[in-house]
Amino acid sequence: MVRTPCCRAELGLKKGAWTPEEDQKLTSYVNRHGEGGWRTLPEKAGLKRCGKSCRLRWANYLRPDIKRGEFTEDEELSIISLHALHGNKWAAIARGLPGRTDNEIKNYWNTHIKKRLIKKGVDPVTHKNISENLQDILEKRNINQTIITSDDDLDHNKKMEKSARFLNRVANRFGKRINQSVLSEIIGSGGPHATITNNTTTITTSVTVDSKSDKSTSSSFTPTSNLLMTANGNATSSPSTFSESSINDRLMYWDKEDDIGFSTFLNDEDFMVLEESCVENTEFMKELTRFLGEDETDNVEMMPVYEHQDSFEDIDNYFA
DNA sequence: AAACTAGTCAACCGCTAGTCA
DNA sequence: GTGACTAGCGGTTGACTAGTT
Repeated sequence: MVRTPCCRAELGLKKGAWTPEEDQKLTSYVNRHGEGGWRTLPEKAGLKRCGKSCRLRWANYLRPDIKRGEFTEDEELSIISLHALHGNKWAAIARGLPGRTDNEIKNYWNTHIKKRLIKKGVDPVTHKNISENLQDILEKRNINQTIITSDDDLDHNKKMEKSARFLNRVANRFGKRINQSVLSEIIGSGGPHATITNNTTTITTSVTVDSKSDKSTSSSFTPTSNLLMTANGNATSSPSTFSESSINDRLMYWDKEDDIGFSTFLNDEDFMVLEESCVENTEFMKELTRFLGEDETDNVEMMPVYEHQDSFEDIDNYFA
């Protein structure tokens, strides 16, 4: 079926902000003839707009029952609870708030409520506490680790190494926007907090962040943990800085004795702090979360991390 | 004072579902 | 069953504004 375009520029239809004159024409027409018939309305009302634009203008701005101004606390609470129920079904949410439009609620959600929820540690998608979400993932991961048989270990280690290598690159690529003072706190306050129980070897972790282009307040930071390793795998004499890394650095979060990935380097609490500090770095956080959850999880359609190469080009393609 | 950045929100776009001939 | 059309929805864009450098 060929759809006729709604707004045809070649017909000289106007786009953009509405003028008071246009508003007046639309309002008086709808008041006289009622809503509906949007396709033919513009011509009848003497407007050089497409019907869709007229409907939207009426529904979101000119309708007499529209309530304008700040959202009240009650309205905000209603939006949150309705969002928990309906998700991003803005029209459904709007039906629960007389006088408010779906567009207005959607904008208010994206610019105010979402940020506030994240600040409070609540996931705006699931409405769960972020720590609960993480706990679910970590628990799943721990269960998965316990069911790995010794026959699988070699293969698993290879995958983990590739995963860690990939994540290292990802972290170098995207992690530079992490608030590094927070990361420094985590690393410096006692190093890794491994939760893996299938191996008793001491955990050591290499951490490097390229901070050359970091715009945060700290351009480099000093870890205090003596568990850190240099790029060649030797333990450093702390303190050392994280500002010297390059794309040729070895793994960022990998321990070659215990195939520890990025996630096991942080305990839940620290992970939350890290997550809070870089909530706007969604791609990086998504990748982290994916890495935590996907290894042996069923129903994951995306290509596993360990199947990716570790060049920047491949990483960019992966995120494209 | 000018340039830049970030936040806000009205309007647009692409798509789907429903209706009717 | 098919095609044309309308209404409505959710995601995205871009103009505008306020704040910051």
